Amino acid sequence: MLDIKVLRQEPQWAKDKLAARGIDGVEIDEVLALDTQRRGVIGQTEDLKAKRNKVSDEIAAKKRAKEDASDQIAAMRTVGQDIAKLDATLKDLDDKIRYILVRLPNFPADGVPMSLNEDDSREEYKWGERPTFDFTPKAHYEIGEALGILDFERAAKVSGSRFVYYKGAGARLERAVYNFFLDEHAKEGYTEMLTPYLVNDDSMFGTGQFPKFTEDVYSINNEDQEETLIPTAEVPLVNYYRDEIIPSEKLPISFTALSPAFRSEAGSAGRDTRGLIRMHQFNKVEMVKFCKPEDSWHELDNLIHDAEDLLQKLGLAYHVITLASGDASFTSAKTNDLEVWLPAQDRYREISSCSNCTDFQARRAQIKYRDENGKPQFVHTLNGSGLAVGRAVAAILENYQNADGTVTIPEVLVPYMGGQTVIAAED
RNA sequence: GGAGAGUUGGCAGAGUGGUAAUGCAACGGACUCGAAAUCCGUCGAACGGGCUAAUACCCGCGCGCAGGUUCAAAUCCUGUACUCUCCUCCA
Repeated sequence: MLDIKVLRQEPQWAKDKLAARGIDGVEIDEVLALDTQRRGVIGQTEDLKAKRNKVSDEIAAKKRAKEDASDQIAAMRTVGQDIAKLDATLKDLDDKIRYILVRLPNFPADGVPMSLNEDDSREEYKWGERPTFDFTPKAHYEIGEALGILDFERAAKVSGSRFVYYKGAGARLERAVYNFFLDEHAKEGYTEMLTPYLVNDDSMFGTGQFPKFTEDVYSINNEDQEETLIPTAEVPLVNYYRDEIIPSEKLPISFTALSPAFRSEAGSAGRDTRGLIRMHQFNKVEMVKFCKPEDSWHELDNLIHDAEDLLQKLGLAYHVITLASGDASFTSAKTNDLEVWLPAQDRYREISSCSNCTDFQARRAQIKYRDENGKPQFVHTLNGSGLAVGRAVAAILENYQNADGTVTIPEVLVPYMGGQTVIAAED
């Protein structure tokens, strides 16, 4: 959530920033007009409340002295009615302001390409050698199905499209990959977490998915209680400290967690219909950081580095891009995507998204620390995939495929595969 | 699933209609070469508004949350969330 004070004090700056995210300036004008009204009403109602408090003291004093106070009581009855009326107006204004405010995205940070077109995302650098093949490389789903380690058909029977069974060495490979990721993050000082996979609406609001993106997730209604399947471990990890003041000496805090991520993929019908790229349920190792505002840009670099390190150790070619303002997620001030090379698609595909959310989530989720003056301030939150596991498996299958249809296991994963160095057809 | 108890400031803990005791912690000062102890004083989260150079001052709000009754609610009423205990069930 944005600080309305910033909108109030720097309206033109805010409009320019949000225009690059597709927000109409009319909304800003509207929220500022409501804010002006609101402050006017607050002044009136608080004056009346001050008066009521004062007279109530007098009434109390008279009652104690066994004197008659019926005049004041009668007068206060009217005041009470006026207050009730003004408070109702105020609540209405608050609701209207909040409705707009919670739907405004974060301001893009300096240095972010200011464009609504995702093609204006900027490539920062490339790493690694793309593999060359003396045969036509197959897509990972073809390889996986041929080896009998991925089964999309039976998953479709049991669950529907965009689900998969990993089988045998495939399941083992998935496990090898995420164990490798978690172990590497542990070495970098991340605290490993296992989180709830069902969260409440307050949590979904805190990380910015609600109220705007309810159609992207799976929600479960039980009686009058609503829970949502997490679309990313970012939700339970960031909300871990919701409504808390973190002791400043604990910062920065780094969490990592493996979890399934559940996404409805509404609106992406027809895109990436085959393979592991776009699933309703996929595994992801997530990294989340909480830090002081002055450290967040440095921590974003650390986050990107920690994600890159995994790809480098796996020997997978990738590049790093800075997303254009219009393409970054709702909560993000700046997002750097890591895109891994997929030979069969002959292009880079997102495998990690690292974002600095500045104080945007912290304000929603009320996550603070005490500054040197002891005053509570919002922390900055960051999140990044480290990495998407299914897409990593897809990348391994495609980049490490051999002419005979087998797949070589990347060296760092061999210990995690119990010494197995090659996946060949099993059945 | 059933029954009961609870939720008050950083922590502990009073307060059953008149507007949040007290203790600890914290902060300032005194004493001291310095510290501890002691003494004196200050301080009650977070938030909103006003006035500002201001973290000063004034006001509102504030006793899990949301409503209601009342001139007035931590206190009474209704709903709800969570925690604990016992029973039941259970991986």
